[in-house]
Amino acid sequence: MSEIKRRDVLLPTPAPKGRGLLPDLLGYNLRRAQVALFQDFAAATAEHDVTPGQFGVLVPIDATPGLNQTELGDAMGVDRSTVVAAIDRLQKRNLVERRPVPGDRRSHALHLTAQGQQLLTRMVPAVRAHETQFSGHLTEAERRQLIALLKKLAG
Amino acid sequence: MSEIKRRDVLLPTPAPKGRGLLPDLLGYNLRRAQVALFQDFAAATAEHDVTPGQFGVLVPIDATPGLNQTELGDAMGVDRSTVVAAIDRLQKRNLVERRPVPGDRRSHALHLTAQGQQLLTRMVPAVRAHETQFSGHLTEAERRQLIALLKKLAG
DNA sequence: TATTGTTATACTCTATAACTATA
DNA sequence: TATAGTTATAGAGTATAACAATA
Repeated sequence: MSEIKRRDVLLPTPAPKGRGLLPDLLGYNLRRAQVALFQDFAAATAEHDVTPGQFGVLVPIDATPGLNQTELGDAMGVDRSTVVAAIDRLQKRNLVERRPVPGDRRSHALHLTAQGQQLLTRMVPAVRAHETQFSGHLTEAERRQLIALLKKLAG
Repeated sequence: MSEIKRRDVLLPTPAPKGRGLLPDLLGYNLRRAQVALFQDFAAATAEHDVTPGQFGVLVPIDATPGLNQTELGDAMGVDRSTVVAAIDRLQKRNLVERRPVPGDRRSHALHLTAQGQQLLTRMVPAVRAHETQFSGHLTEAERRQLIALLKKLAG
């Protein structure tokens, strides 16, 4: 009876009432692509027990060790209060640590712990494999161009 | 003192330890673009009191009236149980209704209410304006190509 | 047996507002 | 006054597992 799979069917019939253009919106397609990718990512990295969102926190800390929570929030586009909870979770798992900043006792310098660095290192092969597998419908040139366009849009 | 804005700075310093390629991953850039777009969308449509996620539920119901909850979940890439809560919220606000399906008493046919249709109609101008504004750094050709690549990726 | 919807449960992600400590 | 972090609070979004009704 032809099972319907997620990636097969989205909007089976033409839209009525002249609103058929909405599914061609950037945000709509961006969101759908991101949801699909996150699910595949989560499945591909399940053994490491890190959500895509948590991975998205570890990466900028690894790339810019010592940044503070406000800077991390700015880099991620989320509020300072959101960062607190995210770092709490990662600190509880001993992946990230808050270090005092010599010149400013209000601020915390964020660093990956040795364990956090090891985790990221261990995850890299799975992450790369996922990247290759998930972008399987794109040529390498298309994949690069997609990333370039996304950067132009958001960064 | 040069305030740092979200769209200005992401990864201020080159990544150490040979992991600098991670920020070039598809998922990382997809997520960042989507977060930025959703926030701008939310701000641009704040008066309508609909989250980007809720908008993303209303659109496929409008495009495919009468679909059931399992089909909606498949279309959105989320679990059936997630759909229940999402529809509950929209039904409570009288934007969506569950109708009985003649041939199958297990199933609910989803439809926008008159109020839901009016809301969507009223939102369209703001949504289009947001689309134009947000993709301001892209040419129209680039915007179209980005959407084409996203469709190729996710559905 | 299989499918549709639901509930119970738990966790992540998010923001606003008010607060403390520090600058 | 302004900034960094925190807490309290609230809500959205998500999944898994178990269940009832129906097919």
